[in-house]
Amino acid sequence: MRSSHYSPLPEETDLSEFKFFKHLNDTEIGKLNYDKTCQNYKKGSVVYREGSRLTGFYCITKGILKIYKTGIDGKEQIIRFVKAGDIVAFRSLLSQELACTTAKVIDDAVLCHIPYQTLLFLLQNNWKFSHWMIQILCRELREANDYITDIAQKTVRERLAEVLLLLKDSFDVDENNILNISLTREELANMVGTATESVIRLLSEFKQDGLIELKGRRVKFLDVNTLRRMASL
Amino acid sequence: MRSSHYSPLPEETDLSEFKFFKHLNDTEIGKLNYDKTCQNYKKGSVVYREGSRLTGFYCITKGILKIYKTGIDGKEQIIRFVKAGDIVAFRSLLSQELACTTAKVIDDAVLCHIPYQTLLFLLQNNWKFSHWMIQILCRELREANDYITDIAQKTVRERLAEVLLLLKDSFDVDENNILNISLTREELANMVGTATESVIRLLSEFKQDGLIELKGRRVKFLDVNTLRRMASL
DNA sequence: CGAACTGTTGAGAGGCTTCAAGCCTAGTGG
DNA sequence: CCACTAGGCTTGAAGCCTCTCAACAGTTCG
Repeated sequence: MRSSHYSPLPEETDLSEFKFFKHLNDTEIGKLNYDKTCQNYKKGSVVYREGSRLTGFYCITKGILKIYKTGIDGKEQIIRFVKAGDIVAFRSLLSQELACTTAKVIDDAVLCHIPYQTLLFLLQNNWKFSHWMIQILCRELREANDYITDIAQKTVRERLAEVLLLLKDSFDVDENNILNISLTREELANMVGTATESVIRLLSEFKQDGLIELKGRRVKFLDVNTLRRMASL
Repeated sequence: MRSSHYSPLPEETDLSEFKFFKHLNDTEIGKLNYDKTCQNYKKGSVVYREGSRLTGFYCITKGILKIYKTGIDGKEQIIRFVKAGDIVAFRSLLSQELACTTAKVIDDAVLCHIPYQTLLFLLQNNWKFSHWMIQILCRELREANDYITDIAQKTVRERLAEVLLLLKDSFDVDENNILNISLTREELANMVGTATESVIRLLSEFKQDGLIELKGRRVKFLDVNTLRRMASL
């Protein structure tokens, strides 16, 4: 179940709209398109695994992946979810370390692989691009620091509320206020850093308190303000 | 108590040994020295505060600082301790955000301030240097991700053991195996993300188990291997 | 239809926090 | 030089939050 046998459609592999590449000129975008290799990935397939050597980074043009680390006795800690328009694997690539996370597809995806050398060439020859890269890294580092403070000081209840709001920001809601990403209770737990049962109990508390509505994996937001207060944001 | 009135001695402000600057040539090091402003800071003084606008970054040539965020109801979460040879504040500076941490001196220090423009100039004109910068950021990002997994999945006991080992790595021990940094119980707690009383209880457990010896704030390592096992490393 | 996975609920245990009280130590001022 | 004070350190008790284990219902998919 590594990937489908059919190549993605050309319109599914357009990189020019990626914010990440906003400082590249047409020639550079051309080089990118020439060097890229795009592929379909079915739900459940692993794009790269913790400890593996990376040959390039990936641009997501369709679908959703989860990025996680494997902790004590195999329990996975989800670092983040990524979607179309996001970039993955550049961190380990640029520090020339082995991948420290695993990327698994949770919604059928199309990914474009860009070789390390291409990235290095662009960074070296386009100051605006490398400056942008630096800024992105710095911002991610702040987010990581924020998250450390959160997870160290907040209760599980606060963290769950926060994760729900975070997902709302990243994946948005549809016209009925229903979250546009469908996660198992276990995945939520692995993001919050708690037990599945705790997530279940807290979600039904949130429901009883009229903060959310639940239909299977669908989460509908009813009272975002109280949720925000509950997350101590 | 912002700083002493005396200027630091010239030999206390040498930047050429900083690993961070290893890719700069003599001219560039010269520019650095020309642009820098060095100052003594007494224990307890704050170098920059969360939410403030930064005008440059700091090179620590002497002393120790703690870098922390202020979380729920004022509880501080220590992100890391830094010492001579380390650089601080470049993260917020480069992403052009307000400082997201506070830096407080816990051992009399000498710091050199380098203006933002100088950093930007060096990054823009020296690809090796900006590549090195990118690699440093990527490595820190991995460390932050590792720490998130730790803190989310480990017990307080495991985290305390890990923090002790981490301090041992960063600050080393003297000839008697005594840790070269002196922290209050509260500071340890703020690093682990727990209550002061919990740290006290666990430290005396470690002592009873023959892992460490305690004399006030001095921590002596007796059995690093068991400590490592205890930290699940 | 059955197997495997996901979700739910209950009970019990234990880790950690909080509050409260007292001790110790270093530094200050008379 | 000593008493005093403030801040750090320690210990105990109580209680809550969260985890774990276990049993079972519901769902999905071959």
